Amino acid sequence: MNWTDERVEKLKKLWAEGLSASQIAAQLGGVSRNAVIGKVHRLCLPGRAKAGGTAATARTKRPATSAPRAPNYASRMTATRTVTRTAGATVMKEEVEIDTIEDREAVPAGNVVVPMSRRLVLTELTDRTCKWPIGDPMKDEFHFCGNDSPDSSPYCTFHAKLAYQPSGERRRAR
DNA sequence: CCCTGATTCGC
DNA sequence: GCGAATCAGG
Repeated sequence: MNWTDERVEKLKKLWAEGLSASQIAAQLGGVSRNAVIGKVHRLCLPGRAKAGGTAATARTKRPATSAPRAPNYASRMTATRTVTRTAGATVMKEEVEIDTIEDREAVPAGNVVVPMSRRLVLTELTDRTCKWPIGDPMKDEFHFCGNDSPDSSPYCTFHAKLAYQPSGERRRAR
């Protein structure tokens, strides 16, 4: 891949937006993050304030003009409720895990019930990022969930519950 | 071990 | 000019 004017412009734009070198490399395609960093230097673009920021940090620095996120219903995907009951003279307390995924049906129409995603594009996915697709594959905004997926699962804990479920069983994921 | 940017240096 | 290898750091 060579640095066409077009690609250089995109590089400048994304770098200015605070994306990390690896993310820019992924979006451009065909180049490594090292290539991106090297190019940034050759272009004499301003470096980052402090070396070694996290991807999350870079994302946080995004302009406040970015679209508001959908409510993070996934954060209450599971919750614990303390249940008190008595057995004979013994008072027992136990933490019961409640699967609130069924709360989807209580969510006002129009709200998308999807966990806060990292909005990764295809080339940004790794072994441990959730590959649940979000959006229309034919549109620019198409991306993947990108949240951490445990144990090399292709999906995060939220989407794993939706995946591989016969449609009739989805209602009771878990 | 994951990630980050910075630097070096052979090509 | 390019970018892999390497370094230093969170």
